[in-house]
Amino acid sequence: MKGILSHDEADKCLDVLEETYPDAKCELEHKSPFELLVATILSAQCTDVRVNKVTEEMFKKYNKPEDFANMDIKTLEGLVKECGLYRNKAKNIKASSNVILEEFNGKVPETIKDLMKLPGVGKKTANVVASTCFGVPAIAVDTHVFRVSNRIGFVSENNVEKTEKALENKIDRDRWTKAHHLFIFHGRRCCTARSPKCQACPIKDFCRYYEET
DNA sequence: CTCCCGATAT
DNA sequence: ATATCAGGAG
Repeated sequence: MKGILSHDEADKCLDVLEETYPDAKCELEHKSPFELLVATILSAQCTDVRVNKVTEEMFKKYNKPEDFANMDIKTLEGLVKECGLYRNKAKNIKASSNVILEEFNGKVPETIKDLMKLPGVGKKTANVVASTCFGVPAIAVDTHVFRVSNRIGFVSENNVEKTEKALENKIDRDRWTKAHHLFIFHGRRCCTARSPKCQACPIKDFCRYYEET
């Protein structure tokens, strides 16, 4: 039975994940910070495949804050409906577009603090945009990062806030953003929520959950 | 804590 | 049938 990984073991575990997923990166398709912001808002409780399918069509016509700020809300709801939670998401995309135009001179803010001033943007979405678009070191704890990091034993926390802090202490700052993408890739391809592929897992030697199964 | 929520995998 | 999917607000 393994316990919580030490800083050193965590580092070696990330090395293995990096070899396993050399192309780990943001999988939400986007051509600008604003497009990534919209895609990330849409990604709540929805697969990235579905989000990409919706945004590919939508961004052909609408891809700037000006396009969404005054859009008819029913029209926007129709565009994003397939992503689920569509009334909240449409309202937040429109409202955030207005705040960007009125408070941030039409440009997506670059700090986590400012990003969180946008309606519908919490810590996780702010971390994704800041780290992916603006090079701010951050570990966005989404459902995959939470499940994988706690299941393996990188950390042992019962909510996303504590998990983010614990991961920041466990991982060197210059690996934060990469680690975030590695956890997501591993969570999607191997360490899935239901019936994880433990026998084929490249980091089972590090994993306390594997010892239990 | 509950609510928002359609689409897919199991 | 139901768990899950790159969460956030009230």
